[in-house]
Amino acid sequence: MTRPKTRIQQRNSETILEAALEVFSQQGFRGTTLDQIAEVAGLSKPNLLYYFASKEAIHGALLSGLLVTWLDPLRAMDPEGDPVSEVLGYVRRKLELSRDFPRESRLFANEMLQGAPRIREALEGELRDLVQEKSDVLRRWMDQGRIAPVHPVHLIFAVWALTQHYADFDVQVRAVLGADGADPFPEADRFLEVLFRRLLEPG
Amino acid sequence: MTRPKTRIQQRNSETILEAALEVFSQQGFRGTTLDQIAEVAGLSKPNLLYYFASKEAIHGALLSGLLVTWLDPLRAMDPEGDPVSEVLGYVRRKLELSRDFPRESRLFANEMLQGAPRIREALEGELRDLVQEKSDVLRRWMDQGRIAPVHPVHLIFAVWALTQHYADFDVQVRAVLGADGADPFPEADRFLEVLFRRLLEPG
DNA sequence: GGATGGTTTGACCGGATGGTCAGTTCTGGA
DNA sequence: TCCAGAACTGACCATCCGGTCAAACCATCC
Repeated sequence: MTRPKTRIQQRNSETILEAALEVFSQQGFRGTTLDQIAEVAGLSKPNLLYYFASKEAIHGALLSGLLVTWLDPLRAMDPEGDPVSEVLGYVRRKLELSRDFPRESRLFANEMLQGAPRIREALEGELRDLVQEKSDVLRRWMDQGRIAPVHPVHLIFAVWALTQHYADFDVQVRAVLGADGADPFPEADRFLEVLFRRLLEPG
Repeated sequence: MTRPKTRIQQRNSETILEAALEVFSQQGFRGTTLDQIAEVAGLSKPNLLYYFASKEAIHGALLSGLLVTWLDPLRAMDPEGDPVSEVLGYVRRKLELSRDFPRESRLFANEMLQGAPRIREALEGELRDLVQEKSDVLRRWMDQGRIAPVHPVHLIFAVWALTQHYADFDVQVRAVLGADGADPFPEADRFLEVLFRRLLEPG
């Protein structure tokens, strides 16, 4: 966990993490081999282990910090802002994460499918707390009649599910849309805005 | 792919598939070992391979047929029925699948995360065709003003995303809801009904 | 140029893994 | 009861895997 000192360490650590993200996000922890990572990184296996103590350490380095990045858009939802705009902004930012960091999303999904053995604590602590805090904000907005009433926690689940789907199930999305619609994200953005507007706009 | 003949074959094949589903759905294909499956099944590893030619064959047996089961609720959406009820019925049936067959959902999710190497053809054929057919139905309903206009394919994606989330991200859902809310599904059911009603009910 | 310390690697190890096989045990029908 | 075929198993094999290590390489500063 010590910071990289030299330029070479900096560069190679990044190369390794980049390669590891590629493989872990597709094959999961157990399905990934150090040889695969080494090949993608263009480094030898012993060299990988010169920079990271173990396979577990590489995986851990990727996971730690991911949750923070992942929750930033939710954290940015402003209790003082306009309710509908705030939620729509959250949805848009989350969708941008799916578009720009699909591998990170899949890494996270893999961890979930395995029962989150390595981040369960964070889920029950950090994540739970933030969701509670923000769902209180949502509830207040509902009580004030500024957005339509709905279960606030499940509303947040809906944002997660709808946005992450475009990263995690990318193959399926593209297979269904066919070759014609190259990039699903612009349309997804429009669709999600309509969905959450109709769900939340009062009256 | 031959049908089991004797009672013992029937029973043991089922035991193996049941055990394999348990492990594959959590660890993915590469992350799963025959020894793990054998232990869960209570059978010896060579005995597994007496019933299935290979690890690949077990996995294949699970996947084939899964897509069919998975699409049944969509197939059942009746073009002659009441539009809103039909979509809501689809959502409810899909959510029931997530509740009753979460491991199948996770097996499918694992395959998606890996880029669907084993079912890509089915996605681009069978699945794509069905979605096209049903989105035509949805479009017709929208043209007739019987449901509010929205991109029909992304509407179907939304159903998938919102329902599968409760199976695939079960750990997260339960971690956030905490020990108090034992079963998330009743509330999820209510939430999704509200969501799709507001999204689709015209005027 | 030589010394120093960071960087890289081929060779190797012990254990896991998918799969095989010869042989044993069990089962059901005549 | 006996037997043919089904069901099962211990022992084994080749390969893969995470990780180690001694030695080699290389960049930098004196």
